[in-house]
Amino acid sequence: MPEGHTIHRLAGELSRAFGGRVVGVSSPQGRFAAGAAVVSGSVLVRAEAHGKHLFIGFAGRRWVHVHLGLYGKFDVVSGGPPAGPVVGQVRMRLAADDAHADLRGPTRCEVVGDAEKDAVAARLGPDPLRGDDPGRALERIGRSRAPIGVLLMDQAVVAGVGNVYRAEALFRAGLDPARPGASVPEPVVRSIWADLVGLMSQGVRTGRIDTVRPEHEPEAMGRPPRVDDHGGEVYVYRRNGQPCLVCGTPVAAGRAAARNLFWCPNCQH
DNA sequence: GCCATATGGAAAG
DNA sequence: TTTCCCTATGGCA
Repeated sequence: MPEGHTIHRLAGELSRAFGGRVVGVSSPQGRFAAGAAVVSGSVLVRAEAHGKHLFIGFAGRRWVHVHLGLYGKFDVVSGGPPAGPVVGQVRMRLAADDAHADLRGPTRCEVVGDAEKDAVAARLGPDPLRGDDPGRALERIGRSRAPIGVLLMDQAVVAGVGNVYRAEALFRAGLDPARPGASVPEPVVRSIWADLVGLMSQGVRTGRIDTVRPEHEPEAMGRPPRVDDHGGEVYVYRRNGQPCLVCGTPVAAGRAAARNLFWCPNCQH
């Protein structure tokens, strides 16, 4: 599901599966029919990710701009498209001889040109997964009274961080999400950036979010392994009420900027 | 069947 | 700050 690592991973999958090939583009659901017709039958050059935005580049300098939103999915499957009825609401289907990909529930799926693509990228902050310099993010955070937990999720500050990485990076840094950005020493913000680069890069490789250090794995702590319904091992995300993996204090939950927020009130200050 | 929920973001008020 | 959009899923009548 869609934080920046998912989108960067998708860009790689799409580039490998379809890059350099003529691709059929359709909209079984119909809502992207006009856009699909524009690019269908042209060569898919490559796909790029900027934060949580995916751009699928076709010959002729046209891009399909996709944003998965909260529950969009984009499944890339080897083998041509299956015969028979399409299952569910497929906004866009990419099809080649040996691969197909189905997009469902995106918040955005549109054909754009270079200028619109550049405009989207320009309003994003540096992206830990693009090797960007964090300078602009450090400045924004360093002079902001907004909570660090809100700033990390602001795509204009840091691109690609979502609710899971936000919660986990702050836990790993021992920082209370409510701390004003300006109160966090710059070296600490730098270390959070470096941590995000490592965590999110691993997420691209594995396709899941794992943030628990080996010494805190349940097995290492003498507890039974934990079954996690979103597929990764995390310290605090959606573990409210359960004991902190480090100190045992119940994990707290709240809302910040209309999103769920989780933290350990004992470990994070 | 109905309702709540979800790793997001933009628009409306 | 609230509302709305996009889709699938699991819990509960």
